[in-house]
Amino acid sequence: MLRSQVPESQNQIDERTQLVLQGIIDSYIETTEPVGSRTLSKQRATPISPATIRNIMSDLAELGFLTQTHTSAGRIPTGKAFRYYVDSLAVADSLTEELQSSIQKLSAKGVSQVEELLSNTTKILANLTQFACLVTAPKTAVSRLQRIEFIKVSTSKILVILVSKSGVVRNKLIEMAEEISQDFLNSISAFLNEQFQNRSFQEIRDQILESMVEDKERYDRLLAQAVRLGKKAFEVSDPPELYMDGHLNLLMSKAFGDHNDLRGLMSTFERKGQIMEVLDSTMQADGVRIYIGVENTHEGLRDCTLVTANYRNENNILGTLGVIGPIHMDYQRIIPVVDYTSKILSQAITRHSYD
Amino acid sequence: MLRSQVPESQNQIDERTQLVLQGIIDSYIETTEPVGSRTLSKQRATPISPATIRNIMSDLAELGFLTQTHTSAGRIPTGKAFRYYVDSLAVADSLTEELQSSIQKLSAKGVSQVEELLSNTTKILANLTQFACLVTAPKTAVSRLQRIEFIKVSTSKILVILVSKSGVVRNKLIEMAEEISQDFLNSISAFLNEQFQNRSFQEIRDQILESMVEDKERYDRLLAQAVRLGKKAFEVSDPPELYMDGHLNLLMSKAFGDHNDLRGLMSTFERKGQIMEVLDSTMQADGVRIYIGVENTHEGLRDCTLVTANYRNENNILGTLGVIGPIHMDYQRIIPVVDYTSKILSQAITRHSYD
DNA sequence: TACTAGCACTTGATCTCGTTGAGTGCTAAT
DNA sequence: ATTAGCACTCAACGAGATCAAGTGCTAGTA
Repeated sequence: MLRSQVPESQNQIDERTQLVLQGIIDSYIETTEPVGSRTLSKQRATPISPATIRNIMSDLAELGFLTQTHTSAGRIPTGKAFRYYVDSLAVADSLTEELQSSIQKLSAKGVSQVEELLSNTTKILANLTQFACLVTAPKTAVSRLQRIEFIKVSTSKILVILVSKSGVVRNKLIEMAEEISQDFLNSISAFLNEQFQNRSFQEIRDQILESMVEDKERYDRLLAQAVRLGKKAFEVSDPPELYMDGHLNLLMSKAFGDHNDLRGLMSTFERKGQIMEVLDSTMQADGVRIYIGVENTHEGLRDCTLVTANYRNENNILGTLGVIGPIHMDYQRIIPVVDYTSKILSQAITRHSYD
Repeated sequence: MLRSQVPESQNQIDERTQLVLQGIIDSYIETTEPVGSRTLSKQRATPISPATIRNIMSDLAELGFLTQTHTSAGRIPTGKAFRYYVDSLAVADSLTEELQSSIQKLSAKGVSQVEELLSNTTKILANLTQFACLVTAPKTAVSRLQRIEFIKVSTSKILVILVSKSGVVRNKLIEMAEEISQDFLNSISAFLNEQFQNRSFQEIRDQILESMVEDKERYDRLLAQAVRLGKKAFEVSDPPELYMDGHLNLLMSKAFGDHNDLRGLMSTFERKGQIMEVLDSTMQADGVRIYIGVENTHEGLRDCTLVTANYRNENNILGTLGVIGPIHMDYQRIIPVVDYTSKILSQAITRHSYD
């Protein structure tokens, strides 16, 4: 699931150097402090004298894996170092049973609505990771129609109910110039249901437009209205549906030392649209994806790591979930957690869908 | 709308003393710094010598209106002082036109769903005040039924759509042991609509229970199922619906100096249920209510001021909105903003309701 | 040749200790 | 009753002095 080959191509790094780098990163993840040669020398995994370690460190610094805040301070791994670390990581897929059962709680009994499922997922994931956690609602474009229904709520206002196969219910108020009786609305919905059930919303959108052009000749009143209503109902005005939790965790943790760094990050969180874009852009890929620091295309995330994975039903990728945390997060722990959560959510949502 | 009489009973405060107190509070609101006698003496509103001011300050301190962080620092108004200040405030109801039109934007054209209206309200209010802002969704118990509809989404699952007069749409998935045909569901919803339209949800809940007992003799199949379904549909499992925005403003502003103070506050925000309780408990009262520091019943708000007001349609109080900010907020500004917002929201929601 | 021990050097962090300035309380004068 | 004056308090600030952790370099050793 995760690339595990070490790219030995450009950076010739021998085994011991690698060990030192690993040691530095491990220590830094644990303490968030610059790590010095002496400290590392005491570590069991690296029984090498401080002087030698210093030489190695100097090499690593030259290769761009390490920096230091000032000349007489310890070394800090760079984003490049973390990228190397993650790539060469032999992922321990083993989660403790405790973690597993925590994650499974997201579909505890009594949870019947998809919305609740997603909201539970963010809460649990935010809690386990202590980072900010995001889950996108299933993309409507690819969801397939289970039922459409119209309810007349006042003379000119009609409530549209869209139920997708994946269990997402969406309602939307539309306004019509002339009055339409509930009976007629029922005929229309019956027609649309028959016509479009099991088709993806995207298909439906396209086809409604088509039929408007094609079927001009056999234009009866029902069809005409059905097309007009349907068009309004399926119009792309989906709000960016995003479940989010735990962004306060980031503020609380001292992982982000300077609170000014966070100002930008937090205002990013307030623009849900931007976050959606970022998550959507990762959705083509498979498995767990990791974007470290500058690898993030979005400005506001340059000081963070984003870890994402998709969730899906049998047929389609439905959406994405992810966590945002500091660059020096505990990848060994976070990656399997995100991976497992995406799988459990996939299972749960498949079970809840109306197929 | 706001108590304006000065309680001269227990604390005998002459006019000049009052002036000094006013000056201290005004200055403190502006600068958030302890204010000294010298500074105040320079102020145009209080052309009194520092020494005299010191004496007055000493009196005020004894009465519990002022404290100081250390012996040689300036004075800081206490919660009691702010309470006095607010009570004797001649409220300037005048809002700048700019503010007024900002607030009116909450019901900009294109906003047709109540949910959007409420969400806009929190955003605008949070933006204008730069504090945390809360709006509760209309209480379902008092809302009156506009339409109920059942949609069969799979063999055992039925989607219930509840539309209230105030424009709130709620959907809920219920599971039935035996299968019910859509036709039969339609008969049931027709029956329930006829029976219960315009009645409050609370009434409906009560009456459904009643009818179960009363009408045992003329128990036909329709009625039996209608009662069972209706019961499930109206069951009190409303999630605490709360719109919230701008809690990050509090973190950013230096109004709350110590970030540790905020830890408690932020975790309060994460427990939406608690916030709901607080807001609901203020709902009986009328007009703008202000809870300063220790006046808050809820632990987590002891270092804040809560300013709330209701919104309503012609018939009922529907819900509450409010802002949470530092004790030393600019009341002269905040109070009218909250007041006006509640009125505009009331208007907007009345206009959107289906009466 | 590869590693290590030792040493001089760098530098942020911490502590101490005056100095400063805004503020108070009290007393005496108006 | 108000104010001017004065002694006193105390956080904040800055300048050194000291410390500790770390580096780079050189020379010695297996």
